[in-house]
Amino acid sequence: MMSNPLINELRWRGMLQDIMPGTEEQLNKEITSAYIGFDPTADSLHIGSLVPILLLVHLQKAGHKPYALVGGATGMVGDPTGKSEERVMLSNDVLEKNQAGIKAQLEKFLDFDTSKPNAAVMVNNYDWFKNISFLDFIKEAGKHITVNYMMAKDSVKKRLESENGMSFTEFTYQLIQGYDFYWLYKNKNCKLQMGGSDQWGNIVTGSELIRRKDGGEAFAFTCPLIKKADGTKFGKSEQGNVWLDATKTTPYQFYQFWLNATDVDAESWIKIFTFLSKEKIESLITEHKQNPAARALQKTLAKELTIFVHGEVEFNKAIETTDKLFANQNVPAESLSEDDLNNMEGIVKVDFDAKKIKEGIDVVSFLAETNIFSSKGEARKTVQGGGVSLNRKKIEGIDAKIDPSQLLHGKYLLLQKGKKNYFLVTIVL
RNA sequence: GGGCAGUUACCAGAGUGGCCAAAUGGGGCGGACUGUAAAUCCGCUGUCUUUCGACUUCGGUGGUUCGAAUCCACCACUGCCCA
Repeated sequence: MMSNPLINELRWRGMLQDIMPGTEEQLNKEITSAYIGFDPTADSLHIGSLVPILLLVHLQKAGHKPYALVGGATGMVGDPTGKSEERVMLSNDVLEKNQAGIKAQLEKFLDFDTSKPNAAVMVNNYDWFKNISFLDFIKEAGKHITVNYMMAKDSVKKRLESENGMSFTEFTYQLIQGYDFYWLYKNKNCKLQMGGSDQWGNIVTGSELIRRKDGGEAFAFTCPLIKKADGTKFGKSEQGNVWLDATKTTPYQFYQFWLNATDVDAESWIKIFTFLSKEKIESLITEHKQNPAARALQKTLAKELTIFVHGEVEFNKAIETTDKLFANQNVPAESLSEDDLNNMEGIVKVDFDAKKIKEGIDVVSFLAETNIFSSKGEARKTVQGGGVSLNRKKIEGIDAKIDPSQLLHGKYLLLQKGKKNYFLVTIVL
């Protein structure tokens, strides 16, 4: 078998799961157009979508032409893959808004400069599906794929066995996605589809459709799904999804997410999520093993990604905040200057009424009223469990009071919920 | 259209008249240890309340009962089988 530099690159990075025979030959033969679909389930991509983005970036770097497909049509249907029940349908308005948001983000990562032969292109499958009638579709696409074939797919099989069943709409999904591939093949000369390994079934249906309908040859490869070593879901932090949008997940929070990777995860993630060379990564791994406490892997991973997604300026701010909060943890909070506190970017900031502080307020009410905790009960329980610190000193009991003497520089309070979640409360008149 | 099964907290899943705010597991959150790891151990996990306790919850609505997640009726939804 012929080997191809792009595929070799992805292989050592652990980004290759399945690959169709002939894919490498195709990539060697010519500048190849390839696509990945993105689901418009939210108005921002989250770090789960980073892997497909990176596949496209690697592809473009290797000289091939990336197509990012936003699933305006498929988003209406809902992919049954990996889900035990049907997903809630999104309204058209929401879909439209989400598509716009995703498009804006993708533009940051790929080169859309049309003067280049391998400029990235964005397409929306709604554009070709909106004018296809149901009858046309079953004639054009449905004719060529048997139900037996579709039912043999794992995603379908699982759902047929589950007690929730599966609607016809969802059953159709693989055919719709398959038709995307066919359409892109026919109209954009797109011969390769990539995706997460859970998409393999859908992807194969597409290349099968191309073969049966047109006698054409189309290729595919997939990337393993990112999992954490402990098997829990990747991409969640304490506050939920980790988004690429800085207004949803601040660069500081984003940086922290990667910095908190476990050793095992950091080792595999740094290969997948950064563009560092094999030699560089291997030396980092060695370095990390010699002195794990320095967390060279996590720091590099977090740095590379924060710069990739948010840029160098935001990365520096994130580092700055991180240093203030974590570098000298035993130093009293009082040693932080007003500038330090005021310029802390990315942590959660809350305003609070000065009058209530003057009067003296009990911690529990304070924590609930600042929305640091969603209820007094929760605040109380966490304080009782020793989980809340004020100005780096653990709050000893629920009868503690907040009063003006505790204010830093007369107007700030630094709260910690747990060890890592900081809140800066600013007192306002 | 017919028959059967089901609907319990974030999820899975026990509970079939009072001892039920509801077992257990997972997840989540917090603590100890540590390196802002891992593993382990501990605590919390309906709302309000310092405690006592109060209040709202087991698909929905009504009913039986001193008392219902548990019994009855109707409705809704879901799955399976038959047509």
